[in-house]
Amino acid sequence: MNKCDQCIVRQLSSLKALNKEEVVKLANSKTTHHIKKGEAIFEEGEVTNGVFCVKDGVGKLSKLSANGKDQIIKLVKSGELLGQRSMISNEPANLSAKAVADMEVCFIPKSEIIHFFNNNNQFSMNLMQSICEDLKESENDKIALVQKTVKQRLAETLLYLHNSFGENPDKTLKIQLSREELAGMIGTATESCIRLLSDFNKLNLIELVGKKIVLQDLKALKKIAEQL
Amino acid sequence: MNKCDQCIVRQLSSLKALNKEEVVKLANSKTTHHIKKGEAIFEEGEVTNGVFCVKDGVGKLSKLSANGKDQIIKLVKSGELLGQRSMISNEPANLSAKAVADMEVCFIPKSEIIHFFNNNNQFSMNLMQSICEDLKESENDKIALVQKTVKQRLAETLLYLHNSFGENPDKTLKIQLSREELAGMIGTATESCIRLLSDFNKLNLIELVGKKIVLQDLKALKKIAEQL
DNA sequence: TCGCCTATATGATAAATATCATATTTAAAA
DNA sequence: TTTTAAATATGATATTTATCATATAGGCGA
Repeated sequence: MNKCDQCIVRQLSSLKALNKEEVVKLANSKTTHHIKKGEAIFEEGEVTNGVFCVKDGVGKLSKLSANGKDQIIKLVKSGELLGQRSMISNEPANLSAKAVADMEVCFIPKSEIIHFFNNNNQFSMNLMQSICEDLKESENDKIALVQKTVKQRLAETLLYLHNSFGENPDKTLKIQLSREELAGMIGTATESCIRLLSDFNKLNLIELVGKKIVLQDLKALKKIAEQL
Repeated sequence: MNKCDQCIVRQLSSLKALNKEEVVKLANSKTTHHIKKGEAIFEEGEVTNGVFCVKDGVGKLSKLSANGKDQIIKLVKSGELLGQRSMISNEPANLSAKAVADMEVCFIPKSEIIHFFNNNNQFSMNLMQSICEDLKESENDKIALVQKTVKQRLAETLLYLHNSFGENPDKTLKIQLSREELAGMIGTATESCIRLLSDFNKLNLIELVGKKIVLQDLKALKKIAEQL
């Protein structure tokens, strides 16, 4: 029994379609890396020539704007793959990938992925569906950016973080983003984000515990996120 | 020699990977449809169970917001496929598809596409790359929505329409969108869009010929689209 | 061709959000 | 612990954009 077989990525991602033989092949070609919070896995424009499995931790895919703001396109958590899009498009990375919390990732060379893609229909279908999921997400985000206010998007994003990453024993959100990062996710200025968090706090929708956030009234937040 | 073989979609889309035998199979299973400007090919929430080849005309993928505004996610022109994402995700359509100009489309049942996907590696790779292209586009759009002003996005969109659809002999843009549709593409209110077109007109960047638009100063438009 | 409906246009104003300035708090380093 | 830099917070203001009102023009059927 080799390491990849028990790995969470193998259980959750497209890789779950691989058979024993393919997993052995995978285990022999992968390389493992530890990334500290704040460090980059790859930068915009870099040629990666493979994908990264996120074994542990959380990463963000983002793009730096001309005025220095970092727009976060997507968070990636353990069990997910990173860099699939660029690899398949044969292009340098369009976004940077950085660790939001300490990460353990494995790099799988492109040649392996292509081999699996060509020889395992279930794997190729899984990979395809995962990219389709990203596309749907992205299109819905686009719609939200145009049709919802910053307040609505903040409520929506807080609920998303709660749903996807859960809470600590003290009820604070498990994933800890800076206000700047949170602003980058909802697409607004850091000050606007802080101000609205402060408003939510005053309305007892959330509680601010230092830099951490507790969601106190999920129902009300949901209502704000969805209201016309 | 059957019809599909010479079709523009067969030449431009993922379908170019199909061999003779597969094209015959395709030709026997497809059905052809004519869609008039303004009519829908499918509506949000509908289960399509296949993809549409756009043989002629232009379509828009859009989502109606609660306040009645129609946000355009993507334009689709002849040679492209429509509805791939929903089909692969096994979901009802997330967006509506409507004709912006009279269209001729062919419907290909899901079973055919899946068959090609499982038996033709080049086809599955092409399909995957096309969806990756959509994803990249969508992510870039998201970034533009946050990092660019309405003016910049209008300039960008006008250049895109010029690039992708070209111009008539009288220099007007070949694709004719209403101001409302154009606003839906850049994600702004119709009045704001009209106002900015009027500004561009006064600055001689464009010329408004009735409802049609002539791009007069591509360089200046490009500068606006890219400026900080 | 005329009248009518809709699309386009423009002005006035309101609302949302960004920006700049400056406290205040937090956490890390000395 | 003390010091210091960075993150968070909040006020004042400017800018962008939406909304509402109304005018004008274009196209289409009678």
